[in-house]
Amino acid sequence: MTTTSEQVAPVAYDPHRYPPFAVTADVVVCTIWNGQLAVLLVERGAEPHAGRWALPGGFVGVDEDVDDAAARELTEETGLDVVAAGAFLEQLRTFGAPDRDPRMRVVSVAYVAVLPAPVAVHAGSDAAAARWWPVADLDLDESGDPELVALAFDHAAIVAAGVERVRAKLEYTAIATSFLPATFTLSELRRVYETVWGQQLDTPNFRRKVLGIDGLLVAVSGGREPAPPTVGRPAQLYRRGDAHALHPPLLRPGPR
Amino acid sequence: MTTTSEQVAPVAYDPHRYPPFAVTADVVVCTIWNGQLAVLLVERGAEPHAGRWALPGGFVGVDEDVDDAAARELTEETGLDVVAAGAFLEQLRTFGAPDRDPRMRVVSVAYVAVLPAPVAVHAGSDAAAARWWPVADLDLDESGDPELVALAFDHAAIVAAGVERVRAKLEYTAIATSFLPATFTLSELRRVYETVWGQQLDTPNFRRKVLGIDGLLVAVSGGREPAPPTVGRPAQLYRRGDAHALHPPLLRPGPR
DNA sequence: CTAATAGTGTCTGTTAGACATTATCCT
DNA sequence: AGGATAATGTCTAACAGACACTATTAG
Repeated sequence: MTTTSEQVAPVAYDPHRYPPFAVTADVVVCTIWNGQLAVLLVERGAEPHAGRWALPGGFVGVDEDVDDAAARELTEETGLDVVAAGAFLEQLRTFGAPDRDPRMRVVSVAYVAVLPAPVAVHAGSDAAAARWWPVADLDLDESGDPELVALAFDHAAIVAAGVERVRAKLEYTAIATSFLPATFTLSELRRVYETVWGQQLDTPNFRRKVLGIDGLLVAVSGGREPAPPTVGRPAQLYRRGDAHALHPPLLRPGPR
Repeated sequence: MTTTSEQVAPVAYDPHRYPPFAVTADVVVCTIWNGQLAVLLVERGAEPHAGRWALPGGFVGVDEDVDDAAARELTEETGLDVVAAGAFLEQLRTFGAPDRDPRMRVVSVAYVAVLPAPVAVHAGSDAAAARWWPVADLDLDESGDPELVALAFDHAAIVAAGVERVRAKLEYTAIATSFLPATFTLSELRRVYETVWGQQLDTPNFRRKVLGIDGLLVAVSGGREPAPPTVGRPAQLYRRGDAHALHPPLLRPGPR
């Protein structure tokens, strides 16, 4: 009984004669927090879903590019200049079920971001609080497990899709370096892979593979400022190279 | 005009107080046509961009899931039941630049589809014509080459993204079988890869790899109905197996 | 010295590309 | 037979995982 199957454009293009859609940009912001893969969530202060945790995001402005809206929301929530911080931000997928927001028809364009460190966060205008949540503590498959945190709207599915995207992108892009500061050691890089993938990697083999990827890493001379308290042989520092795509890819150890 | 009054929108959530967005679902429909990778385009009958070729698509209904809208548009344009035909259809990306349509603010959720054969197509309500275009004949990077066909709106970028998605997905999913009928030979499957990737593959090695992928292909007994005119040794027929993801992946020959 | 972390070397089974060879149909 | 296409077999270099070993620091 959908009467809208043939949406013929009228003669005049009065915008208000079209189905009233709202478009939001919501961002799955990832970082490594307390040694765990974590995402930034805000606690909703108003109905619906008041008190539940939701993705940071908001409405896209009338004359605003959707991509720009995502960058703006990320900046508002973290106070971080996305470009300057070398953060990763890309579109994930659009969620457009008609009943995903009980108030009105809202289409959500979801994004994934990766930040180099768990920056200080502050709640936005309509949020009661904001904090990092380890993804392991979230009820992403909506099992209803009371040990896990339930998310608002369909945000569990969005977070799940974002996390899977990041896991996959570690294999064939340089996204892992976005979890780290400008310079880092190979151990730190390996720990990013291990944390996000949730499995141990062989140190020497990781080293051989990652250094064999053309243009991924550049060794930098000198130590870190300030020199961190260290035990054992001091590590070589690297910064990311020009490569965005990884040739060859660094594949997850499979079930052989 | 349609209203959402039964949605009991509170005063604060009057849809018309929000920026008026229109949302469309546009589909990059791929097939192999005359031995070339081709996409379905419709000729625009009205301004703007009258006479130019554009992606099939249309407005999403007020109570319609965006994914459903894409499937509906695909069916309207091809007369094909997406599910029954075993066609592939998935979301590509959302294009949301504020000036991409001069009439009003339109956010386009783009999809990619793969059809098993170049089915007969017919123009929709607001299209002058519809036909398959080899992607090689389209000006996807907007070079302005007069030998190539220029596309309407930002549809060149959408087609380019869709084609690249299909090329990438051949590597790690069973999407290649969506270009073929229910049963097919290994040569036909190899020709899909060669056509989409635009490079020759070694026959024996392709065979070894593709048969080594767990659950991708199932040999079927008997010949084809009706038996096609054939020269040379008759080929074994296969149908697609249960596998959607390819383990191990079938990677494009790289520049070594 | 020992503990701890960083980095190197080596062995082995698997795999990818190249290509020669055999099989089975048609005319 | 001869042409055409399908299917199999083989060789080799590169690569992956496993893991033993060396290097450099702190205390």
